[in-house]
Amino acid sequence: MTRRRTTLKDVAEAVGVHVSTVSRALNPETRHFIRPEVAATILDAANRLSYKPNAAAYSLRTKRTRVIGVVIPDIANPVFPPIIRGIEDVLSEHGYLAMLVNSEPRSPRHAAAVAALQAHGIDGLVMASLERNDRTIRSVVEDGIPVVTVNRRTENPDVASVTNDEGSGIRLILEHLKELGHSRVVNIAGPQSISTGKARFDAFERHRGGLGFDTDPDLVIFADALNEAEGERCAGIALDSIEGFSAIVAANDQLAIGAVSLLRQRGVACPGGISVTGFNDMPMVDRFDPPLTTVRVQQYEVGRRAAEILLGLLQGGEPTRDGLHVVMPVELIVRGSTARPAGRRKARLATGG
Amino acid sequence: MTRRRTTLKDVAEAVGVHVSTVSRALNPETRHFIRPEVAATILDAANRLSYKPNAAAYSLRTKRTRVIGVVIPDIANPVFPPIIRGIEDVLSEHGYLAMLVNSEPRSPRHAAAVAALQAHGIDGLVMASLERNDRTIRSVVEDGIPVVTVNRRTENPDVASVTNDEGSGIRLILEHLKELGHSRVVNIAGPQSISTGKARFDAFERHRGGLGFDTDPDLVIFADALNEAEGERCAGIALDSIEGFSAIVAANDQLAIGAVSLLRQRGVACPGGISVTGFNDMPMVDRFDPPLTTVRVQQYEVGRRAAEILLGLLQGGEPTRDGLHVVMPVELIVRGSTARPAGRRKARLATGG
DNA sequence: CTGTTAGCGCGTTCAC
DNA sequence: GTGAACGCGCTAACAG
Repeated sequence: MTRRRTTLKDVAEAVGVHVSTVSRALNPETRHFIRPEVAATILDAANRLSYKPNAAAYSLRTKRTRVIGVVIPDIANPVFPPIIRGIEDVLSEHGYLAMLVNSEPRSPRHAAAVAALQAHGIDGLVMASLERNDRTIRSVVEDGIPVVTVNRRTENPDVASVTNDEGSGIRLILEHLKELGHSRVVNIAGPQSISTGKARFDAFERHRGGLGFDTDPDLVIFADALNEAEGERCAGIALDSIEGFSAIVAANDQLAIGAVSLLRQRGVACPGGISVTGFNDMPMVDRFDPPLTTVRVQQYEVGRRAAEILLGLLQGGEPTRDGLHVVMPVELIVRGSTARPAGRRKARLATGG
Repeated sequence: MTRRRTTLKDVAEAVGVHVSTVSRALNPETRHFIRPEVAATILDAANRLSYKPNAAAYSLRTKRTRVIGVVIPDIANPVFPPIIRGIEDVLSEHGYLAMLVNSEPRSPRHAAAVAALQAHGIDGLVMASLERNDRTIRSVVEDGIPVVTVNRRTENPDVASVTNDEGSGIRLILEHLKELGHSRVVNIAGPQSISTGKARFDAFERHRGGLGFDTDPDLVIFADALNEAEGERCAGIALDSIEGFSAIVAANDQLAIGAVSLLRQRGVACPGGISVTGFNDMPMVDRFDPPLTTVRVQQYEVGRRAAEILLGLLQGGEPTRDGLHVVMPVELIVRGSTARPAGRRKARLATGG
């Protein structure tokens, strides 16, 4: 039986007052207009009839849905769940619900997915799925809907963001490799259309010279996507066409895992033969073989901050200026996938070829 | 500028027809009522003004939101993302949106989370987060909202479900261990309040005798949760108090990973000293050290089926009877965490103590 | 085929 | 303090 849900009117009739009186009594903001005893009776009746406000009517009237859209490129990527939890935790504390949608920036469904969110009516949007010059976001911003990007950011400085300190992360990695004695390292860089890909690649370029690494441009290989298959492919190219390197700095953990996997297939030990580093410190990478040396980002906290900024935008209206772009600190996590280079035989040979 | 969104009325005025004509022209179901040329003009104008239907008004009028609630116990658990994708893929094909919420069955927030979904108005619910005698689901069912459970099921046979063939999975595992020569295996069973925990434990009990394994009841240890920490704890208990076993059958992959981890801490080789098996074949377990022998469930497909059943319920209204409970076939995946038992020294000793 | 009318449930004026 | 009236944007009945 699909029983009709009890409405304000039902409660009003039960108590013997007018609908608007019930409305006021139920709203904490306007409750003080109502005589306490009446308010109590109303609250009691509402409870007894298990009254649940009708969100559709509320939205239609107030233009607010209390729903925040969250767009993630790939929920199967272990980096995102902690971020999502962070977002959800903050939102639910404030009576908001998260509407989660998977969709990669380039996919045909992407615009449709965001449009579906807009059509459904969302008060704000958290975007993890975007490219540097994203067009989809524009349509949302133009509708006057507050947007915060997480992990990545747009070139548009007006769009709020919470990102990680990519530059420091790459520097920490390089310093670590330097200390171990490496001098010739390959970079499997991410797609340059994505802010993290570009930021990490830029940092690699910026720091490797200063730290005394070989600055050969051929040491950089660009991945077309941030997944394991691309990691394998790029590592294969490195093995086939680059001489004398002793370490691979991958733009993220998935690329790194792919690289490790390929090394094993080719019979190259890691870290014995070649060291590999990742970025993100995804859950579980500490249990891999070998456990991955990587950069830890504060995933959960990133999610929380993004949600907090969005709530601020929702309330204040005025962007809190310097709070618009938050950059979270990162931390180097040294595990088993990095070690001293083995003898450096190949490196010597390389100078000859 | 928060520009007012264009409404049916705006389009109507632009074209010079009545609102309801526009409404009919825009709805594919009723478009045939309208003269084609007029319909074309309307569609064109709607497009030009970038008209987006107001979901709140639609819902208020039709009592349907085109939103499906999806409740997951832990989005960080890699088992769920593929399921979620399956659900989303099917839903979006049919114009529905998924509203995802994390919440564990026992947590204080659980009832609140489900209530929030109900309050927001959902047309249906997919629940992965539930116990066998779940109370939260009742309230949803009583509201007349169709519910399908995934992975787990309720004791209530009226609630549709899509689950995996737990019994066969455990049997395949035991047969595999038998073939390797094991005869005394420990079961780290999941919480019996959850259907999968009970089904897998029951299957273990049912099959181990028939296959010639020791049927000592002390060989079963019950975990309080399905996570790695519990896996470690239970494996520790096994090592400390059970003599002569050569393998551990864990109720799921996370427990298995925890068990492997503890074995390593205690200096016991896996699979050299003790074999370990999981259940689910989570992403990445093939990259662990050692790669996990486990039972593969069709996560993505499970999600799809659940969504399809829900859509059926939404349309037909009548539960399609035998389609109410779907059990998906499973597959044994043999990897590196299982091997022949080593010598069976301890097993002999055990008979003496 | 198209216009008219009514009302979904709620918040918000404005009166009293 | 409380009631009355209105309208948010849309669809569904009923006319024509």
